[in-house]
Amino acid sequence: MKPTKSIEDYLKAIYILSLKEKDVRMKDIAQLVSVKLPSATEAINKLIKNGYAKHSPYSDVTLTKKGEKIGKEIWNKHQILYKFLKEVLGISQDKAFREACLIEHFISDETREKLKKFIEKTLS
Amino acid sequence: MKPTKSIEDYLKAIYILSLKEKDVRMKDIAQLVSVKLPSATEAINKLIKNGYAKHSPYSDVTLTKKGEKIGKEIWNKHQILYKFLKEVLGISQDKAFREACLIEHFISDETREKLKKFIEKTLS
DNA sequence: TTCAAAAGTTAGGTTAACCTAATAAATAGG
DNA sequence: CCTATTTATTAGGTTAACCTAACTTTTGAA
Repeated sequence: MKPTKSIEDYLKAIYILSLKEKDVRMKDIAQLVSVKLPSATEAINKLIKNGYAKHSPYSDVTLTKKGEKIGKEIWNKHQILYKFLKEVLGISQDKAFREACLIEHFISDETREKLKKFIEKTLS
Repeated sequence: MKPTKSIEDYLKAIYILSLKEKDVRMKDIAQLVSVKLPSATEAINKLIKNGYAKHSPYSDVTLTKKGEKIGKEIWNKHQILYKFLKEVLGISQDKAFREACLIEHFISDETREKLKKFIEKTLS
């Protein structure tokens, strides 16, 4: 039942877009995930089938509670990893961002929490 | 031309096995990578096609220079991540190992080096 | 208000990585 | 030295995630 890395990427993208824009469109999701539109359509249909999102054809996409929870979690892990890579290790913004995007799918909640506390302690 | 995560897993496995055993056998590779034998056969053929390994049917597997370099690199990244997770963050042995196995494919050489130096500094 | 451009979907195809079942080769114990 | 077991390969199939090309719906500018 655990969502795939790809599904997590879509949920994160939709979550981020929904923070900034009134309507989240297919086009924007595809762009943010770096895929073509048909791939986004297919992926969103999978999200819907699994109860992560709602969407009717040619309309905007919204997350369910369940979908939002995961999207938010991944984005949160991303931000913590980004901060660690950039501020603790001194990796450049761009590279830190890109690596955080890859690693975010693989750290446990425990690691996220411990890393968060560790960063706070280290940077104070 | 960058090897896939899966290819890296096989190269790492063969590298580790070659440190301990005279002959590296398909059976052992499959077991360490957690796949069935036919999957290992298929994967090793891909390694050969890409110049990472040598192998004749029903015989042992050896890495080329190129293959060994990558296997060793991944194992090195793994060990550094493992140490960070376990000794700096305080994650349990098992969990630290499992997470290191996932993350090892995604950190750059720069991050590996900076993380290594950071661990040394922190644990001293 | 219409119609061209933009956005979205559908159809059909590719690739990587895995699997099971069947087969072949190698090896080891009686 | 032969045959049962173990090891390895081949054949054929599945799934997830992507793609292009073709089609449909929506939108916005003249």
